[in-house]
Amino acid sequence: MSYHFNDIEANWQKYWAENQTFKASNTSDKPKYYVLDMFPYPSGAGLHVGHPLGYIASDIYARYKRHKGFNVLHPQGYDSFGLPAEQYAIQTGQHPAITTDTNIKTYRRQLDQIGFSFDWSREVRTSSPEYYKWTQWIFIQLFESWYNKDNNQAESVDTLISMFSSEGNANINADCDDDITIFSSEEWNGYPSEEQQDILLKYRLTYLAETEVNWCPALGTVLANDEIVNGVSERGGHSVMRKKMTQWSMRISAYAERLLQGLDTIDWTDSLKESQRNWIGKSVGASVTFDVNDHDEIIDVFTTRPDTIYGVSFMTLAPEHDLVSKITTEDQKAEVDAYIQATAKRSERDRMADVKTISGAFTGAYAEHPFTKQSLPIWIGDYVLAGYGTGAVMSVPCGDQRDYDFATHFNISIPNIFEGVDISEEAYGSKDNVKITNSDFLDGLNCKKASKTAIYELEKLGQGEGKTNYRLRDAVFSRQRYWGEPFPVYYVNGKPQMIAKEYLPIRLPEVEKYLPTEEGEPPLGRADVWAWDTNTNTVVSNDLCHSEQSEESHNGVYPLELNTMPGWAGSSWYFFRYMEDAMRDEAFASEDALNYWENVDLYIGGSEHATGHLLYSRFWVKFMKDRGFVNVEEPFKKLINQGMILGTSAFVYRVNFSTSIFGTFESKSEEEKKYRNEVSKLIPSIFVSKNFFDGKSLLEFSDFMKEKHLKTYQNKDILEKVKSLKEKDSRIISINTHVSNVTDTLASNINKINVKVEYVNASDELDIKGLKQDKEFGEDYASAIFIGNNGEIIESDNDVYKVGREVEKMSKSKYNVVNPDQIVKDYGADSLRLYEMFLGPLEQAKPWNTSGITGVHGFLKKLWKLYIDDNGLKVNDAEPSKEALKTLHKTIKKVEDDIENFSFNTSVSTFMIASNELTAQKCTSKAILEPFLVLLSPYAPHIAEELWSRLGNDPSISTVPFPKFEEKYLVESSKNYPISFNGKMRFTLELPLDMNKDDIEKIVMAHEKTIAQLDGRTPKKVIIVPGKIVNIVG
RNA sequence: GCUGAAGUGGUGGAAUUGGUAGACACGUUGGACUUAAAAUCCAAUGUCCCCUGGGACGUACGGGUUCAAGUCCCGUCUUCAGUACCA
Repeated sequence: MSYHFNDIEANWQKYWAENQTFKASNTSDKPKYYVLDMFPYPSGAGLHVGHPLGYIASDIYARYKRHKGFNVLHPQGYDSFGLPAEQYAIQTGQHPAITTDTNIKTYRRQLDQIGFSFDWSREVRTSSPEYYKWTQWIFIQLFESWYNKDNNQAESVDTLISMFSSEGNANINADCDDDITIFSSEEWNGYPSEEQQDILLKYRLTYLAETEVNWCPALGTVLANDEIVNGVSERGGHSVMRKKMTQWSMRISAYAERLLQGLDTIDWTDSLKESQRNWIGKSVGASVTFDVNDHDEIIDVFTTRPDTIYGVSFMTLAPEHDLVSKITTEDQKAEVDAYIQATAKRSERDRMADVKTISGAFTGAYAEHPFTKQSLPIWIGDYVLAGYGTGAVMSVPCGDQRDYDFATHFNISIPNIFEGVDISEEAYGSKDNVKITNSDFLDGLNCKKASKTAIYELEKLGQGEGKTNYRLRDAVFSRQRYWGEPFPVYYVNGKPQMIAKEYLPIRLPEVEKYLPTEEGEPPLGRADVWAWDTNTNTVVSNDLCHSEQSEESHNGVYPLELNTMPGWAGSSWYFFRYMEDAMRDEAFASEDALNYWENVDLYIGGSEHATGHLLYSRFWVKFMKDRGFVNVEEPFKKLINQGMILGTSAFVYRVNFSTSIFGTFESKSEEEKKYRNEVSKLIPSIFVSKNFFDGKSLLEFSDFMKEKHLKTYQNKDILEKVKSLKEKDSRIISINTHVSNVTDTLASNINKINVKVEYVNASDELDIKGLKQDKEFGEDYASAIFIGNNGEIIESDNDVYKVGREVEKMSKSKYNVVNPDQIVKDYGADSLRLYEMFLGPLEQAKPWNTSGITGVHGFLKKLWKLYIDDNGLKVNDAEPSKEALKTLHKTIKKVEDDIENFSFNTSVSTFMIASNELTAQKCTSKAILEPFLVLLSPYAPHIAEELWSRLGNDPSISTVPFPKFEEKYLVESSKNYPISFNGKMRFTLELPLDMNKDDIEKIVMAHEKTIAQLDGRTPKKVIIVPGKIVNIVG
């Protein structure tokens, strides 16, 4: 009887499903444990071997906890709203719901065949109306809340309204928009309803406001800060620009301090906490007010260095700052306008790529120094960001390098206020070991004291105060997309109104196309039935609603919101929905369920969500706690990031190196050849026709390369590496020092440019996509690629390329994806599970190498043979041997420790060692082999269940108690002592463990090998650590 | 630049408090079985040197502490990830 894993695995998966083995109960005497995976977005490509890594780890932990007597909740679901399904819908006209459904079926099939112990009865899908009803409900709650800074929590807007009408807003300490004016209760009560609504909007935790947003024209939507990576959209890599738009926002900034403090209470990795701390970006300093000369205006700035107030020699405003137009003088107007226009044209990416160029313009206006009353010129410069602080800075060139560079460039004075510090070369940014000078009342103080004193004096003048600033911005919550949660919002005279809870969910309407309308409205603008009838409280046809109708003739029918919610809306609270039946309609989860499960004990997922999902969920949970909807302050107690499984991509290097951007080398010294060779490796090539390249910017070119799945390295990698080479040898490349230079060089001097080509079909590594294998040079070589005048890819047999391998992120676009289906078919789910764990530490990124799976598969086959051979079951009731008991108990201890420490890779090798030992011992004892199956079952549940039942036990093994470790079986009577000389181990000696130091020394010193080692010398010292080591120093 | 993590054989990776570096696998080589292959089993496998048995060197590099350092301390380099005109 051999190991037929396919049949065994299918049988047990069927058994688990039919018997609902892993269904969690909300009532139990056992302690609870909640293990959660970050739920997947069901993409069309299905799972690759990287996806299940975290699921396998959490599954092992969940199964282990069941063996340990916990009531385990281990659910799974789908984050099923999102861009890819919508993009696919735009291209094919297929409804995203259908695509999503198909993809979910694929995911489910793939997940099921790996044997996870998920409780599928609690499955959630963020795109199902039963689910997003509650996402909408939470949105309404946010709208109905404001943040009270006095008691540091969110409260109902009703309390705000009653305070307004009884005492006005003068004493209210709220987190709200900056431009709130003070009003009395009489004034409030006298305001028309619409004005009251406008005021309340400035206090609500989700609010509609015109803000500067990241607009992505290619995607046709706005993006949140965390959806932008390196100045381009995270999805698709499209360019992003700043634009003012009226959008829904979430007042997450109100929670900045609590989000920061909360990090100390949770068990997450330091790096992840650090990312969140950076993202929140707390800085302590002061706000200072400067009067503008000859104007009524003031400039507010934020500074972390109030101690340097006497070092201020000018002011700088962001080009977008409101004041700029008001204070610019006639003479300077032309220059300032030109500068503003120039900066507005630059994309975020350009601005980021080029931080070294100093630019700015003088407004002609002056501000007054609060203490010296000196006139300070007011400049604008794009190194000051409109989005941070107040969009204005007090420039202290002696203390800040950016101010220093700006002052040097525009010839502004650089007063020095640091005692004994030389600032002729650069600014002195440090706060340490320096005293302030030339600063009147601050003279002689250190920076810390000077800061406090300066703030005190500013407060006396009424021109400043201590202030804490956060980098964390309010999160834009509107998306101009179809496939997301609709807002439960309609508009009366342009003022947003919430739809009452009992009419939720507001279902996503049907549209005939998933694109924006011709008028530029979001896709929901195409829906025919998308207006709110306040008489019937239903969604009705748009025909009944005419926005141009007067207030009297609207008939109670109003337009509905056209935006949808962003991807993170649904994922910010889904962990609560799992707490009971996901179809429940009376509440998002019952109070009992919330009280019982509390929050997630163990959360496993990728670190790419550090500043998105993981921050937003924490924000929503804190809000829900404030309003009494849940009773926990943090969603995830412990969090582990699984590392990425990397794929191996193949690419080609150019071998013969004829024409190059480096010009021709006349002499061919070995030295030069070496460098050329090195350079050619750095910049392996494909050839691009000059005609094709002409007129294209580097950016456009790189977009083209991306489209063709070719990777360019010009910008950063190549240039930096080339630069380092240049430093080694000046003959190399006097051409390439700046990006612009390369562009020029490429465009004018040559008709070939060198870039790296990669991506071939990794499923058949040697069948290089688009390339022919070169016969002469063997299979590791391939012919060249040309890119023709029209961007077509042409093969050539003139040049020869070496095929290389590089390990990188697994992705469909890189042709390096390994599908788990094939692995499961060939080796079985248990092999896949063991192998993914065996690859290395969970948190670490590691390359996938399919050939290694034979190792764990071989282990399972050997294990099978330990229990069953051609004659059937080998296991009997024989007394276990001492060695077998030792093997078992040392394995129990190691596996238990490993699981508790999430060190799954080392337990797999422990199983192998145990299995090898038991085989060598010819162990057939049930007393050993039966508990061994329980140890293995979290890792390889199918084979464990099968052998468990073949041993005559009732299924399922999944709730059998974990074997108890007993120290007594490991007690040894002797120790194989390593005998070292000067710390180097020379030989070993078996000695009884209870032997004392003196006896050990006598025996060791008398040993012939010791005498040989010492060669007549007398040792200076003999170190003996009983039970550990003997070291002879001589 | 800043923050975080990490550098160990041909490869993935082990090594509990400082105590026998390289567990467990992959790969490679040799052998057994076989007409042959697959599968399976056995042996060897850090590098170098005399090759019976040993010896020297070895955990990115340079120092230090210690009887003893992959592990602790100081400095340097490299890689990966995140982040960045954040005032």
